[in-house]
Amino acid sequence: MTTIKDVAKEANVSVATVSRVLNQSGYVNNNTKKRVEQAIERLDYQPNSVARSLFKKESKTIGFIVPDISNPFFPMLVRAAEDYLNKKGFTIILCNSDEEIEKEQEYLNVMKQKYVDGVIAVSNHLTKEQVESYPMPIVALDRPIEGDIPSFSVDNRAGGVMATEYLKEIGCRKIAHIRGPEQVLNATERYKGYVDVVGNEKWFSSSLVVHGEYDKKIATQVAKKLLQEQPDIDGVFAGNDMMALGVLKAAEELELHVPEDVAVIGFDGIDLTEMTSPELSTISQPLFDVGTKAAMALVDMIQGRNLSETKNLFPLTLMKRQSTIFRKEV
Amino acid sequence: MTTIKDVAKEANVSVATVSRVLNQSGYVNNNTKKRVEQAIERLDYQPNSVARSLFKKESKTIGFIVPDISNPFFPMLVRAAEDYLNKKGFTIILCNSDEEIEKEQEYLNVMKQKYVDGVIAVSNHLTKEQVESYPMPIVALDRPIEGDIPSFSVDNRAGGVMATEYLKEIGCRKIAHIRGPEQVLNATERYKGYVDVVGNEKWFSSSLVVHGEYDKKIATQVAKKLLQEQPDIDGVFAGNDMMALGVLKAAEELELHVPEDVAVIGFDGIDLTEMTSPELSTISQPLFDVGTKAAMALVDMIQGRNLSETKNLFPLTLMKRQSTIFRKEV
DNA sequence: ATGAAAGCGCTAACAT
DNA sequence: ATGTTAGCGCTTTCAT
Repeated sequence: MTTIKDVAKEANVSVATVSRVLNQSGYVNNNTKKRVEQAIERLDYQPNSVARSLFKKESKTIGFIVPDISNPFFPMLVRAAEDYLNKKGFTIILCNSDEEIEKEQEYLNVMKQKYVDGVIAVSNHLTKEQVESYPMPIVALDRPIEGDIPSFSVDNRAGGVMATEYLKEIGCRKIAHIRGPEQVLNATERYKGYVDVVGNEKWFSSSLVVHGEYDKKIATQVAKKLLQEQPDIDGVFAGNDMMALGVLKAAEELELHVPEDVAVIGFDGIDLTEMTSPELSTISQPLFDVGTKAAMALVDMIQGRNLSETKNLFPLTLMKRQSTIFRKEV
Repeated sequence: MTTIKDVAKEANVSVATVSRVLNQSGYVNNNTKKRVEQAIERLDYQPNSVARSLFKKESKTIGFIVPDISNPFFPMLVRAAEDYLNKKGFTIILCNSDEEIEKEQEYLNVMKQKYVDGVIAVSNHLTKEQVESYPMPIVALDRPIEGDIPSFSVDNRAGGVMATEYLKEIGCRKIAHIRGPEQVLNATERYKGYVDVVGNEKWFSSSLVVHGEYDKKIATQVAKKLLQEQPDIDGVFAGNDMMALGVLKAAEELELHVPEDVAVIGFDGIDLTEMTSPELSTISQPLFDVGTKAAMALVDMIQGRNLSETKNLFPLTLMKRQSTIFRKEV
């Protein structure tokens, strides 16, 4: 591999001069500049980023921690961020945490040693203290962190309200909720939104809320049980789209028609929701936008700019699709 | 950040000694070793990987080039590789190429400068020469590269045969094929497998093959047109699962029943295929295994070991699901 | 068994 | 406008 020294020799200048033209810093005569550029060309020289990182204490890479990239909710977020970051000259390190606190810590540690310039994290465990003591900026995605750590997410409670109200609106008279994991804040918020709307209904009962763990298979099981035990349930708000798919499957197995017998709505708006039959109604997050904005903010922080907002809430959209849309006409 | 120097001072030894205990290399007295370890503990010292990389010309990171992580085919591959690599102390840089040759080159370049230790690539453009002249080992995923570049994929042609024969077996008498992009080798192989089986049928005609570009929307359109123009088509082999979903949608829009009116089978076996209704029959690839094995091989190469195989073909499994399974009884 | 010192490739004072 | 040099934090000869 050719180094800056080789180029200097080839162009008959010092390494400092080469570095200057490389970084467009300081003065350098136009002719020498040309000589250097030609030398670079001839030798096909490419600066060594590791050496540069060592000196500058930055690496032009950022870390992205997700629970599991094979969960359909995350790829779009990552893709969006990568798109922007790549344009800005950054490369991204992908970390799958499985929501395990130890893995997250380990990744953060390793990345610190690699001089990552910042990290984007989807995590429930990250604390204010931890983020603040981390040498590089961190922004939170999907799940906000206490304090004024920048975060990019949606108003999950409002989304829960939106979904549940919609079910009421289309005529559902007994609405169940398949909620996400206890430890996941947004799951609890969505649940709260549901309760906000139906908590005072005469038919409401805590038996209408079951745990689906954001998992399709589990949701299928619990939904099946629920729909069997309470056949008068005519609407289900699932805490995320995967679980909504589980409900669809449960309904199918029970030979219930969606939406005629039971209307189903999910949350997140992943691509999958358009691919099922019936297509799934959902509270849609602008995932690409969320990912992009988080990346933009992180770059701003890296470059020392101040953020105008720390808590960024993105708009939710009610997508009325087949799993609810015909309900009105029943 | 505390450095090796700080530790040396704290332990009253030279940096060389600290380095020795860090790397468990060379001789070091048991007592001094203990002193150093205590100093490391006290100062909470963590070696700087960038400095180490500069010297060792390795970074403990590997690059992973995929066309688009938001395409459901890829996350599992990446996840599998990351799992293994993380265990081995590597971190992964994710690159979205969009199948664009320029982006691939750019990523390879950037990663070279970052001293990545190797790369896993899903690419149609990579040539033998390019891979051989690259300073770090590269393995190919999903799409083999000419020469003896290690690759990890499936026998797509055999899979095409398998899918098509299965459709014949269950009684389909006019089978169409929605093929993937012309430039993608595996798409052509799958197409060939289809022709192998039905090319000599009296009903066969090139009009039964249409281009779906591995895209659900496009597949929906072309499938709809095809099924309208040739209503006697009673079986469709889609070149991948996304397009098979498109076919499902097309059938629905035409009010055709799957599998009664037309049987549908896909290819790849992504998770999505179990979530649709009807569930989608498919030729399933062992994606997790493919990703893992590719990562294992890459690590072997990085560590200078010889691979026993360069062309690794993984077994395909015919998944009989609702989109074909009842066909027999018709 | 331990230390001194060179060097990985680059950047940024500081000189000239 | 250009060159000299120290130093980023580490590893590894080479001495001792």
